[in-house]
Amino acid sequence: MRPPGARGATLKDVADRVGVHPGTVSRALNPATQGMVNPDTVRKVQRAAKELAYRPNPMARGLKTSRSMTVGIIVPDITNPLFPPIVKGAEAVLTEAGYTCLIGNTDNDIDRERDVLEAFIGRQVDGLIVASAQLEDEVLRHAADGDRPLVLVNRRVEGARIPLVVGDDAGGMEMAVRHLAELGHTRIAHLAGPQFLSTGRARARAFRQSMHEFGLTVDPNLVLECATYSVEAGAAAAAALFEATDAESAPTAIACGNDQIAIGTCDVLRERGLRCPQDVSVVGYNDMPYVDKLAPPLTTIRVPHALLGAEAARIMLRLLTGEDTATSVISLPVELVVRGSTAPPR
Amino acid sequence: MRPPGARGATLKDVADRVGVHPGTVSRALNPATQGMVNPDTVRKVQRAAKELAYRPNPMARGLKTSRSMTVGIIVPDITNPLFPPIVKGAEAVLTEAGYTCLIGNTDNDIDRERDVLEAFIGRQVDGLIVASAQLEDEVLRHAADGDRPLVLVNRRVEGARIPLVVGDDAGGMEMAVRHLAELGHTRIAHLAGPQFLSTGRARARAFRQSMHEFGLTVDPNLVLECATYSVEAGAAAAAALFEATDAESAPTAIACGNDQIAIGTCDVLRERGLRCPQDVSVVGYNDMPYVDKLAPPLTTIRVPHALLGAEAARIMLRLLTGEDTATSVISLPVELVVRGSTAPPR
DNA sequence: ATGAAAGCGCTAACAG
DNA sequence: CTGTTAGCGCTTTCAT
Repeated sequence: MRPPGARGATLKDVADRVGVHPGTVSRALNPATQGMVNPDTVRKVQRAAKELAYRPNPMARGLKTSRSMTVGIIVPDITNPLFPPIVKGAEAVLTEAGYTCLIGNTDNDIDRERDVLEAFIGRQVDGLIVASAQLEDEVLRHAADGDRPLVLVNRRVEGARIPLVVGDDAGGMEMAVRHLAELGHTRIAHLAGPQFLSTGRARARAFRQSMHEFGLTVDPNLVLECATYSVEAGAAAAAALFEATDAESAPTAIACGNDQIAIGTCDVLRERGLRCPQDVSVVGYNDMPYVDKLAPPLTTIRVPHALLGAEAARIMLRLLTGEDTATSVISLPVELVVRGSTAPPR
Repeated sequence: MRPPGARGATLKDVADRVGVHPGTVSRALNPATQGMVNPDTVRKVQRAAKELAYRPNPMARGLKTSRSMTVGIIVPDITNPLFPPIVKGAEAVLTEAGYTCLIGNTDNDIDRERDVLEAFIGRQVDGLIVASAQLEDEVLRHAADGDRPLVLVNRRVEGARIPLVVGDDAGGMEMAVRHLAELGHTRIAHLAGPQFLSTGRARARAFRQSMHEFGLTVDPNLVLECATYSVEAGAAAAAALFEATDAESAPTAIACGNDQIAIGTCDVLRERGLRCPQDVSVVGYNDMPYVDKLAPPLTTIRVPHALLGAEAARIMLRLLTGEDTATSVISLPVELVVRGSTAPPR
């Protein structure tokens, strides 16, 4: 009789049943070494393994091989609709390859990021996929020096050579500005995301650049940074924007750093008796779920988040198998989705 | 010089540095056994451990103790806004207690549920928190017989004694119906969630019961089941509802099985030229993020999802430490949030 | 082609 | 209070 804590059959159990040595069973069951054992034995071993519902103990294996077959995925906040698709995309390809994923939240706090990172490293994860990077991220810069593969997704770190998968922020913002310019807007505002995040910075830069490109001038009073990527911060910035402008100088269109900021902006518009899109057009960024159900449905830039996650995972896999030595940087195309929140100026 | 795969200092490294036996170091570092070692030695060991940045190898420890200090969390779809708060709530509690979480998606597919479950059990998780349960869930009924703690969250399984944390579905639906009844509605429809899920079933049952309670009759033509908890299925059911009724028998209010169904319903209303809430009131369920931004803002039942996750994790912890032997069933109170999608009938 | 044996890093039972 | 020892389940080198 097994002790109560018994977790299942071991290699030895299988060996006993077939009447061979545990080492042989190990070889027979491992596809890589299966060639060095008698096909007959292999079959018998496989049958016995199935009968006993043998499952290799990953801890024993990991202890021996010093690989855990786990990958840590670190996100700022799984509750932000942006990140679940990234996680899901990454998890799908990693699971397929036999890896299990650990998920950690940092709440955008760099101290918690370090804690999660250390916990995962303590857990012996084989690699790390990080979506919570800040532009100045010593924690990650340091982690990148370790011997453990690190892949960034969605956000980048300044001055570190780390493999990376992002959406094309510059291209996306250019589409947004072009769309507004083509509608005939000239006084276009930008409510930027936090400038300590690469997405916030890249989109803000792209905004200015695109404005020039389309022959429009950037009014400094019409470019504000939001403290966070939230509805509240977006509303606060939008309110400040209208406080600082009069009827003459007020924008007729606003390109927002992300969808939450756009939602906050629409709230403020409503409060102030301005109609969207008739009085002010608004463009979001990300195409979060259900922003097509808002009133008006939000025009936004669609980022293929699940793909981002999947690509990051593929890079991770290549890093893990040593196939890939170069530091890949992948920028995935984004897409303008025109809905009801944008229209020509009056 | 360390081999390239070196993951850090071992117990032996620390022991060598202090000049004691590895066993002593183990005792000195483990709070539970720390009492049996000379305080002086403890201090020296701790210092050495810190200097060498010693981190216990969880695989070695797990191999020995046959506990992995991991808990698997299984959700239908992390991409559904309902589940991230549950995961986050559970993770916070579990992480605090030194556990690490594995997250798995089932896509509401019972075969994938089994796969994930097996993968997690293969991973030697110490316990499982499952949010993807179906009413007839052989996989889980079977898993519950194992020696590994299992806690259900949000959804239950029929006829299995498994610890459980759910929102008060009966109470929530009663609030919804009462709200509509008090507004003066009498022809109230219910677009139910899938009846193979406990939430769908419980809310449908509560709908009928509450209707009787408030002296209203349930028109069988006004109760339809949605194939899934999605916008599309909700829209399909809503369309069917209006196809099957005429101006006389059409509902003036609809209690929906969840928010997605409510969103689909509102879409159909709009298509048919019916205004919400003037012509038809709509109540959702769950209070997903941003449903307060819809037009009209959705009246709904708020379920404390993060709390659900946290409670489930607390039960898990008690099960894991053996403190708790009873099969707890916790039903958490929900709350009616009245917004713009409900009004008196005309 | 297979058996034997060592050892991954840790804990725990037993000695001293 | 501390050292010794055995062994968790597996992989892998070395014999045979």
